[in-house]
Amino acid sequence: MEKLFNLNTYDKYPLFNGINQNGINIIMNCFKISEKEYKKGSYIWHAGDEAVYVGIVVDGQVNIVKDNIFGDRTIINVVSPMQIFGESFAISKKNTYPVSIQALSDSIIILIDKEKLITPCPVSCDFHTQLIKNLLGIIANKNILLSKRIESITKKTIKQKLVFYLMEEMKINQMENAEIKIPFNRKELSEYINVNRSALSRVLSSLEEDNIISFNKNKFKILDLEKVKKIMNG
Amino acid sequence: MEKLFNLNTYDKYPLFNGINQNGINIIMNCFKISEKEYKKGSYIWHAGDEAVYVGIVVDGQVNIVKDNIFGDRTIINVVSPMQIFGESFAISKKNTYPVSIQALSDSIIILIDKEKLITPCPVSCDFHTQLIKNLLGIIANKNILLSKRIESITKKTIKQKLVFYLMEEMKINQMENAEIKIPFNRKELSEYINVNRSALSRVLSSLEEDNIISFNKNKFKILDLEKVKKIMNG
DNA sequence: ATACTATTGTTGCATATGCAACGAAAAAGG
DNA sequence: CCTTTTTCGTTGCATATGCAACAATAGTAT
Repeated sequence: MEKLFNLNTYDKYPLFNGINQNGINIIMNCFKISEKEYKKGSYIWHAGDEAVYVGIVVDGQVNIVKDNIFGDRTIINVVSPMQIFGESFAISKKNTYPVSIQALSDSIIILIDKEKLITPCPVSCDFHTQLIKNLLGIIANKNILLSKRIESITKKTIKQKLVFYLMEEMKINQMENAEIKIPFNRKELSEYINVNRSALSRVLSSLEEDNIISFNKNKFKILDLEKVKKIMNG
Repeated sequence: MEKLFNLNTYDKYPLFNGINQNGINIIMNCFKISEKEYKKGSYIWHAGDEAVYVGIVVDGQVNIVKDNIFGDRTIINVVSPMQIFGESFAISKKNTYPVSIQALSDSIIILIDKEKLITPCPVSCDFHTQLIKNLLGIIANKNILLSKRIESITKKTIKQKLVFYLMEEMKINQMENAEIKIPFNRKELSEYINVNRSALSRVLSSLEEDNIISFNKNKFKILDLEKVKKIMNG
């Protein structure tokens, strides 16, 4: 089978950003990078396993899942191609994974030994420095995203949660007064800000009625910035 | 004035963990580490400033604060001695800080240039590797803490939030059936799980009444693990 | 001991929102 | 085009919880 992760594709991976072909070659050897195939439903690792790998999705999708004692499961996250998973657990002092990783579809995965990843090779190599910078960047970024979500969720009312979320999205898109295109449908948005979907719909309609926002599908517009700010700040 | 950050104290700082005296000497020179004094109320940096520094509190305390357009402010966090702040923003791709840092009391602060921090010196130095490992560990750990808080907050009822939190604390203390000592008083706990304090009290009393938990001040005991697990999982 | 302050528990009330059931609209599939 | 499925908005109802005000208790200072 032809490798999916190769010199043509590697540079689109956040973890390998800014590393030249020479570097990636050395890394692939040094890390003994090899793709593994996981059939849909099979596990990359189980909660409780010793945390020694950081995973990268090359093809397919995996679920980060948490099973409880009754056999119920909560899906914490879905990881798509080019993204890494398990990095926080592998790098922190924890020595076991608290969550399981399961292939959502037939998937191709790279597992990298965490020690190799965070310890530069004996031969001083600039690309490994870059690799670690990338890793730091990825984790720091997740950190910021998590903080933002907490900030949204901890607002008191649905109105406040929603409006805060929209303002943050607006900042990202950099354009005041323009259309805000969000990456969620209603159900996903309601889950992100942790409210009931129909209650969210109710609030959306109310804000539309009052000419504070307008929306269509996943495109939103802020009509009255002053009122929005007022809502956001209590 | 005698330096507070010196060879006698540095090794208690998470960021410098596992680095020997030789290493710390080189670092202090290389980074040109110098302590700066900030009077109570003064700002270490303002939101919107270019994010180039990671800060370390040597003495005193600083607030991570977010000011809004009406002049109201939200205190996001308090940073105590030996802890670092601003690392996520400095390291991610963001180029400005989204929050301000203000001295809560007269404080002594070290500011480290982020580029120096994450780029190993030309002379291959093991201690710098360790430094970066420490940084990774700190950020990864914050990540896990944030994730846990989200998991608690996103539970539906106060009972579930609380019970999930207690179970996590129990895991940390490693001791089943033993006393769980939490680092919060009631008000702080209610803020952590994002519920009203008196509503939390109500729920606590109810759980005590049903002989599911017992508690005294910040010490909790789980009396009926089965019921607790049942509550936690819906 | 006394007084003062901070922390915690209690309770009545109002309400935002979860929930379920339904219909409309849009998207997807054939 | 028609059918089926998914997404989204609407509404009545029940209730968990926010809020405020107060009481009780513990902790601290004088």
